[in-house]
Amino acid sequence: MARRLTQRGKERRAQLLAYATQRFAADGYHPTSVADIVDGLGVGKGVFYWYFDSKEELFTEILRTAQNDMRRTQQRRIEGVDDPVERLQLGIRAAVLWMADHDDQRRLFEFARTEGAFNGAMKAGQRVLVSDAVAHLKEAIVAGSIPDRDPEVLAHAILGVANHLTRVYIGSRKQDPEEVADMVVTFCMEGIGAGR
Amino acid sequence: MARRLTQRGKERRAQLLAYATQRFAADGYHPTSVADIVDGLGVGKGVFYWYFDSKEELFTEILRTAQNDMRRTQQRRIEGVDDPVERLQLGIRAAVLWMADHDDQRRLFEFARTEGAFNGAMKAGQRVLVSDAVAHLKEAIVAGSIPDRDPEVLAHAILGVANHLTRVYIGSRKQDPEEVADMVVTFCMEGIGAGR
DNA sequence: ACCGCTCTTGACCGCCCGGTCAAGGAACGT
DNA sequence: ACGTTCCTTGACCGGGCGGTCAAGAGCGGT
Repeated sequence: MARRLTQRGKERRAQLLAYATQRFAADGYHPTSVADIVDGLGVGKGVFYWYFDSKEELFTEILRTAQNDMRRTQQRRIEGVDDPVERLQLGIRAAVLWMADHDDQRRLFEFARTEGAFNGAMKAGQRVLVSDAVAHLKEAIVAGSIPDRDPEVLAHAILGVANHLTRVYIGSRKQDPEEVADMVVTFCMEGIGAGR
Repeated sequence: MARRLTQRGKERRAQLLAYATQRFAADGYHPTSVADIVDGLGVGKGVFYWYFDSKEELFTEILRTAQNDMRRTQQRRIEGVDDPVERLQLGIRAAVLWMADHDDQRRLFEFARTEGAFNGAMKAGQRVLVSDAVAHLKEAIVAGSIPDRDPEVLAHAILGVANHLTRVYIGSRKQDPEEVADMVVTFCMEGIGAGR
């Protein structure tokens, strides 16, 4: 869209993003209409189309922002740590904790993976996560901390465990995120053969 | 619906189920209209509503059938095997292989989890899978084959690995299902602490 | 030949969807 | 005070949606 926005404008835009995220997560992307969003906010329809070209653009914007935020959080948590296995653990914990704090976005990711129009962006985002993890795994293999297995497979397996356990134990039951992170780390460390 | 169907009727119904499954998997549930389905089959719209009450009912029927089919396949592959760890491995392999053979259904499962209207049925189906796995895990723990950890967590972790690796390596890349099953089993056996 | 049930047609219905736009209000620099 | 740009309104549009139904075709039993 690329419009020049005043402070007020930026706030409106953020408000639309936040409310739409919530509604999409609660009711689904397709079942939530643009009218639902603007009515829920008590504004006219034109407001929506002042800030976004389309419903689809809004959604991809939500996804983009969330992906960046998660990655940044993860990177920040890892920086300065030398041991690759420790970096892996911290990265896993950071991801689980981020998802716990952003359950709406987590659900949106799940949906986005199922729809052709958004799947591409999701795959790209995932590729980044995987390649981060792969780097740590390769280092750990070279250092002899873990057995030599295909690091990409291991990375994907870790992602599967993290996503699934988070969905079940945080998304559905309201279990303590730290404990869930422990579960994920424990299983994955064994899975990659880091158990000594 | 519960209608008395002739042989011809049963075939039509099956045809609708099969074609709708394909279209839903390819384009998504919401983007695929009832008109798309009947037009693609070259029949009138009334045909659809002769066999199903609604689009939603058709979809839940697809899910129901697929869940049952998967579970049966898994159970058949396991029966008669005594060792719980072996049963677990066979169950995992059967699940991965079934998903490889039913990629459309697998995708529909993923979508169904993201939409409130279908999430209930998905949770129920998953609970069955988990409780099967939990039974084997408990047995293995009692027998001392694996360390004593929360079997439900382990079961969910296994499910996460199986679903995710299947999606990536079979759904996207068209890798050999047997090899993917190996990956899943290897990671999960380590993850639960078997094989030492 | 006829009946009765199963199955099919496709025009039609009301609704709501995403998106547009002319008009006007609010904020601000000058 | 004025002009300009930013923002908001909400009626409106064309079209597609899920779903209905009167009419009739196909077909097996008698």
